[in-house]
Amino acid sequence: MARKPKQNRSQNTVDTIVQGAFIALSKHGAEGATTRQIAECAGVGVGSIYEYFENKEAIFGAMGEQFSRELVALIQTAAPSLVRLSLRDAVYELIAQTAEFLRKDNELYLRCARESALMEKHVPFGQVYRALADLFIQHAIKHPEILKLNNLQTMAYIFINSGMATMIRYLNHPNPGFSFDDLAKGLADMAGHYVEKELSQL
Amino acid sequence: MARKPKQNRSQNTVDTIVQGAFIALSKHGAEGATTRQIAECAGVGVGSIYEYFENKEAIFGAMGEQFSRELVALIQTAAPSLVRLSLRDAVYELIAQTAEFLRKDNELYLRCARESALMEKHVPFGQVYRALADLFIQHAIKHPEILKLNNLQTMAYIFINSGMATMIRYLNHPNPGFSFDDLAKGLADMAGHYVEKELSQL
DNA sequence: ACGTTTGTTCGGATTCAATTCGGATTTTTT
DNA sequence: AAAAAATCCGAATTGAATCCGAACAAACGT
Repeated sequence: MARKPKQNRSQNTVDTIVQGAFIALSKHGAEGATTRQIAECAGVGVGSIYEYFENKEAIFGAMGEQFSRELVALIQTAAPSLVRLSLRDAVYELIAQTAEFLRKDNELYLRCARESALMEKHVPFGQVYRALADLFIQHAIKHPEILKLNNLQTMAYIFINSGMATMIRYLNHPNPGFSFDDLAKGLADMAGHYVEKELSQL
Repeated sequence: MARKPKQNRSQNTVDTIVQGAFIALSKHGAEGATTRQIAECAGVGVGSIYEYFENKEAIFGAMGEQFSRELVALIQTAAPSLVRLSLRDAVYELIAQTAEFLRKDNELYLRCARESALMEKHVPFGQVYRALADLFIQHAIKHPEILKLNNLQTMAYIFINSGMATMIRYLNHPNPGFSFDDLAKGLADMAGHYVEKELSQL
């Protein structure tokens, strides 16, 4: 009945279960994500799951939290060096690093993201968007000319959403017509050109 | 066991079930989309569902098909007039019409799209992207300067994905900082500026 | 018009995964 | 080391998805 873990070993069990859920999902797809499979991958009994999770949804929630937390950490770690680059280069670099993140651990996260029906709902993307928005602002402070744009908020929203969504979609269903790197360059150019064009018109 | 409907009334039942599924999903959310709820909303017995659908997934598949079909039809209908506009205006107009489409029938489709966990997986977006890619090409034929872009395919992919994803996200979680119309203008400008800037560099 | 065959509908019976429960086992406390 | 608390577990329960065979309706041959 969803107690709070008090001892070390139980906190460890919680982590084990979440990790097991990632593995079960990436290995056996959505069908493989039954409570029994998850318990098996985690090496615990089914009952143990319900000691710490209200229900199966809650496990996906915890997975989403972990994913989001790590992605935010990635962004915040990269921020200090990104803000020194041009907008175009910063976007390109950020996309490259995010792709690497999604592919680590034998594409664990990417495989799970592929079951987007299960994951997307549970990832608190809001936190990620907030981290990206912060990064955008920090970047703008170092490049004050960008602050002259009059619809900054809208365009930040568009850049961030476009980048995330397009990247995830490509990684899930690669388009043979062009490479991921082409895509990253295209997104970087799109943001870069927009800003340059808009500024030149002021 | 998923037979093919031979008589008129049974084809009618199929349509009724799909329509019922849309209603059940939009009315009662993901939890309300049980086979019994769907059957009730459709006004048929539960068993009837399995005469024409392999399983519940298949219903969602049919919903996705219908959604995709209508959206493609919308695009193709709008195409002749869109190709005569500038790229910027065409993007803006297309987004406006798509939003209207999503909102018709008391937001039936939008409500369902909100349960994206269920829908997204089953909408054959490939068909929509193909229709949009066609539109893009037709537009380019009328505006041949665009054909000079060297990474046309990549940029079309980016424009299309960015637009769709950003629009759906905004409609689902409107951002109070700016209006939908601001968003549409932003997306239109993004595509427009990119093309102008890129062309001016050649 | 009527019996036969084929198509359709239905809701109770079955199956299978999620969740519960009560006791076994391990750790902490006294 | 005994008692208490925390943790772990898997057999039993529950409820939704799916199956199935009887009942009903349409089409068809005579």
